Amino acid sequence: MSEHEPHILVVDDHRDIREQLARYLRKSGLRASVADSAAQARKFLKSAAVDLIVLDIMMPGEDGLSLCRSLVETGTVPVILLTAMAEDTDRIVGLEIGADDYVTKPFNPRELLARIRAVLRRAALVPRDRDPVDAETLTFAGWTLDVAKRLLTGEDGVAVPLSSGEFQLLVAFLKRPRMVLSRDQLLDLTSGRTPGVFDRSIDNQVSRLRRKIEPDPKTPELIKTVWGGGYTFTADVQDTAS
Amino acid sequence: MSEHEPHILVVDDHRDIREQLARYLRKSGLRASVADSAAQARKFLKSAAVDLIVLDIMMPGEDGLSLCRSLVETGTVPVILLTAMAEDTDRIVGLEIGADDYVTKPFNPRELLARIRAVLRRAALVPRDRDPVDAETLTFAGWTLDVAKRLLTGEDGVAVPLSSGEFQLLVAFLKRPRMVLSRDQLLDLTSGRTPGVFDRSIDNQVSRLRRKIEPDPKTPELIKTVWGGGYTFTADVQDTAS
DNA sequence: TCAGTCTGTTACAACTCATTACAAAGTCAG
DNA sequence: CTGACTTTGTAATGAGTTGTAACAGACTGA
Repeated sequence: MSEHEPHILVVDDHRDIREQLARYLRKSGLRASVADSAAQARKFLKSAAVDLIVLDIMMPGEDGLSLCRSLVETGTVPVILLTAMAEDTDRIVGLEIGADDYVTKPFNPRELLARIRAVLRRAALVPRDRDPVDAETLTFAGWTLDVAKRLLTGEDGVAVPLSSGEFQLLVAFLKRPRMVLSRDQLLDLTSGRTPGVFDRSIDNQVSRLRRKIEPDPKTPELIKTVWGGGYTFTADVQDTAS
Repeated sequence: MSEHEPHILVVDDHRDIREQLARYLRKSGLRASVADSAAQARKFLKSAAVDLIVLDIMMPGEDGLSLCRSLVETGTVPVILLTAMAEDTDRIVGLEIGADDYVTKPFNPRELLARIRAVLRRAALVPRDRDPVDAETLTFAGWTLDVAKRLLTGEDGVAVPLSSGEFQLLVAFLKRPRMVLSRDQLLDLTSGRTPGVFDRSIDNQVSRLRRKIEPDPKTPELIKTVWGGGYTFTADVQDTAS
């Protein structure tokens, strides 16, 4: 329902495989589309935003490797390759390293889903368009963040000190405005940890950060909660590399 | 992308392999350059700073082993060898020559990346002395450190004496700017000791060093604390061999 | 509406760090 | 060899940071 669910394109010439996989992905909360050939996939990609492609290698017409190669060259969409068991494996492993991952057929759909999630997670963590890491200052909603000094300054010139965790969390948000970040993603971004069972540490950091940067912490304007999804940073961010 | 990401040089005569590997490395957050022969690699190394070389053994012209041998002799850059066949003779020769690791083709790019990271981690602890002994001068943030005389001079020309421990700590930082060094690593680098149970000695040395080189020791600009991680030196360092 | 789930916040304990003080070890001139 | 001086590790203290638990309130879907 939400258009913010990741959109997966499944490309395979076997109808059964692609339909069942698409169904499984939808059942798992992802959006899924299908294409039966490289040509159809190319056409589809021109009109729709796709977050990840699951691509069979062996197909009549233009084969998967070829499509993969050109996708990787443009570098906009992560790719997971499906390879027949013994046959192409060596070729894949040795040559087609532009793909983000590969899975050998017959595959366990749960494992494939896990790999899809892993790749999406990695992709979300690596912003594609620009890399504000080098930017000296980030400004948003009247605030100015000096990245080098880890210092946040308000419009009135008052400096607000940020703890290490708060700073990293804020930078994670500023690098990805308007992107919904799950708690797991944020945890990985801020401390590289994997979440424990009951982990509310991100909630706490968000709460502490909101107290510092929100005009009225009771009604958050900058860091908004996405119920059941995570958090989003909703202000415009300017990065000025001075 | 930050120019402080590790820089990898991929040397292989097969265009597909080196280009795709380079792309994969870049996607993984590293900088990557390519060379199609030992000769081109040598040329490249003269003009660019490279942190690690991935080197194919079997190449027309001067082969990989030969290049590897001379690289190891100068001892400046770690090397990972790519061997076409998993023959024991190749492995033994490669490692005896002093390569840091080797990977057999066809290789799994993820595994290769893991090995690259491992070697870089190890290499971080072994300083690359561009100039082995004499007459090295390191400058940073207005300070000038005469390595031979162990003397630190400020912009105003005032000399600040450093104790042995302070000097070693400072050098350890200066050789690895922007790299987070744990207390254990710093302890190893400065005195070669392994940490005791409750070891705050590094904290102390850092504190003493900060008092000498930081404009305002209360808000450190040069040596920054990484909470839960260690310390980082964050200024640009120029290494002038005089 | 209502039960179940998810979130915000507080409180607290555990942990990390900076600095001071001090004692042990090392250095060096006389 | 001796005694002053320097250097350095250990301890202790206090401040700051972070994760976990707990609970109340908000949200969702039936």
